[in-house]
Amino acid sequence: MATSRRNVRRDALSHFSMIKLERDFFDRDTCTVARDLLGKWLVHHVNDEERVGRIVEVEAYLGPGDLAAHSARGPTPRTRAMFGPPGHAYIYLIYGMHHCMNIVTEGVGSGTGVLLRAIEPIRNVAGNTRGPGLLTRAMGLNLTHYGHDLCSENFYVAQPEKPEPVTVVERPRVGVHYAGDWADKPLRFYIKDNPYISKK
DNA sequence: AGGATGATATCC
DNA sequence: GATATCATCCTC
Repeated sequence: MATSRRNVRRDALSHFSMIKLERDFFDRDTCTVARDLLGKWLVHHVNDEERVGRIVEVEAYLGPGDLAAHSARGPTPRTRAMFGPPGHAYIYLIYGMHHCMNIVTEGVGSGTGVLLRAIEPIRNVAGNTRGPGLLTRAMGLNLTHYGHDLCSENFYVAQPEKPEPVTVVERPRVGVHYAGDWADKPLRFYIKDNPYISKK
């Protein structure tokens, strides 16, 4: 995938060097994107503060046909973003209290995406980040970010200049017992032995 | 083990 | 319009 020189940033705001991911990173097979997101940095600028979290746990949702996916029964007002172009945020409110963030993958109409379940604090991230609702709270994300393009200036995913090697663990997804055969498929991925995983 | 808390999907 | 459900988190 293309990583152009203009996307290498070393400015005053981020004293870490990183390479911003471009849209073609997300326009690939969803499980591949999910795995490749492990170890990447989620970056969100809140006022003059740059919040950075290292993605350590994700889940893949494979679109209509995946009975655990919100997109299982086609587009609705809520899931509209999942059927849009890759590299955008699908964020929803759950249990009336918590927000969960997905990154849309593959082409327009796929209904696929990757749920971010846990991050490791890197910079300006306070509080518990071990869980999808806690992650969004710590990163300052909510429904105002619904459909936000991650190929943007203030909200994006980047590869650190010197990424640590990761070993990927596969497990069934969390909280999708209702999804029949799809509940058992190993579509949850996390970094082995990372202390910020949401649960065993 | 159970409560919080509100949008959404799916029924009538 | 009513209601069951929810890709969760916290406290007991």
